[in-house]
Amino acid sequence: MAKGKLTDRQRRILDYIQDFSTDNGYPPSIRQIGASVGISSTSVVNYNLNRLVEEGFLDRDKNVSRGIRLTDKLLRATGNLGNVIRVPMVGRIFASEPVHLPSTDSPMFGADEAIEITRDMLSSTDEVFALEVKGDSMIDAMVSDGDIVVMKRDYHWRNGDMVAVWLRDLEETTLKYIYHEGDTIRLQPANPTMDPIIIEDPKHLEVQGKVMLVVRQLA
Amino acid sequence: MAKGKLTDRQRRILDYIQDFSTDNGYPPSIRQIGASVGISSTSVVNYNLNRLVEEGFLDRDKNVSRGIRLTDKLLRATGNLGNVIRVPMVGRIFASEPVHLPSTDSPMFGADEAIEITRDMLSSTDEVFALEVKGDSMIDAMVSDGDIVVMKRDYHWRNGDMVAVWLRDLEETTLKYIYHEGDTIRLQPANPTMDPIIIEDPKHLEVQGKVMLVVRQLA
DNA sequence: CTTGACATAGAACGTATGTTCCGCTAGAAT
DNA sequence: ATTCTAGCGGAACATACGTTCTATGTCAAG
Repeated sequence: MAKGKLTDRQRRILDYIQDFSTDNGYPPSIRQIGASVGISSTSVVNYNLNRLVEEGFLDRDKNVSRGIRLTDKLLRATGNLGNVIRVPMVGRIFASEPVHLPSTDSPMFGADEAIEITRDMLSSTDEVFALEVKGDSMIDAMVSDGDIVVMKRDYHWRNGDMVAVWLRDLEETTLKYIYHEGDTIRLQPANPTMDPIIIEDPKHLEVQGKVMLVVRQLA
Repeated sequence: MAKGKLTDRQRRILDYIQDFSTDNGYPPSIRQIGASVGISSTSVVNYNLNRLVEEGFLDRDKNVSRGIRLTDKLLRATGNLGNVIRVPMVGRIFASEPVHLPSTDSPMFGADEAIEITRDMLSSTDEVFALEVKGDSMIDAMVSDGDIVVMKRDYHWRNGDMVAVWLRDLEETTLKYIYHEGDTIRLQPANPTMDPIIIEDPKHLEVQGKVMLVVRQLA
């Protein structure tokens, strides 16, 4: 019952509700919906609205005029709500220590500090958190003191990703582009004038997260 | 008539409308407002609503249930609207040419391309535009190929601002921290390992804008 | 063919809701 | 004191709106 397909009419209804709401600041009435979609009968509109509720696109309140509300799910899909997401600021990052990862269980949203980012800046919004860069130790990654790096807790990576790695031997954290090359791993600085690090034994490094975004606020 | 002061009741009404709307996705009815604010008579609520319209805090639609809408003015004041601003992407920036500034008269919002930024990332939202960095010529500013710089068209600057300058002699654009030092101007690269440029004659440089934000999308 | 689920249409109904009118009070203006 | 206005309360009214019921047509399953 949950995953039925939407009819064309129902899609038009959703569109209309959304347009009307953003235009007027309140949702349309059943009769207005009918008029716009070309349904003469209020009961048919009512019927379709209830179907949309079952499908999870709408919420309705009984006996309330215009008691209709687009679901978060839908608003997110159309980008009209969750266009802004709050990314928790969970700490700092510097060369001399591994990245302090937020504990998995603790709700990341409990963090009192957070930065707001528009959704289209991030290709993924799961498991993301922000760190403030302290010191100039990341300049070879073209990241300076005070920058904010948004990371995703993700130990899988693909060639060309920029990752935060903890180098066990050197005992330092660094941000590098990472590449698999045969049996070795190449860590490439973002600064093209600098030389890569070649890691013979993957055991010597620990990928702590993928860098999704770097933000530098100047003025 | 425009600038009357709001009574306490009217303020509570505005608060309630806002809270109710965000909670329910649609505005409250007149009777709901009355109940929450402690007004037994619908006509009194109606009266106050009309006063709020006169003051410019509300819009109303006649004979429409819940036909009430908070003004942009109010939404902006409470920070519930414009949290996201669209910054027009007006071009690219590279060393070999001056910054291509958007023409002052043309509405910057006509730009079809734009990036969305949360308001709290920018200290100012006037006259801001975005440029994409092409090439590696800005690495001494810790800015890499593909980065997006958000600038403000502003020829006034203060010590420590990062600005885009066109160096007439060298015929190149560069991003530097700028400082007034007596009669000369010092342009300091963001990369602390690099040396500053000292400009003896201010005529030799042209400040084209202030860098407000640098964004780098990785994944 | 029959059945049943689904979608639609029209009409009637009940009520939630905005509108309007009349009356009252307190305070400022005349 | 009188007048005028802003603000409030109550009640009646008109209607915008959601709900419900009956009827019709379609189409795939039996």
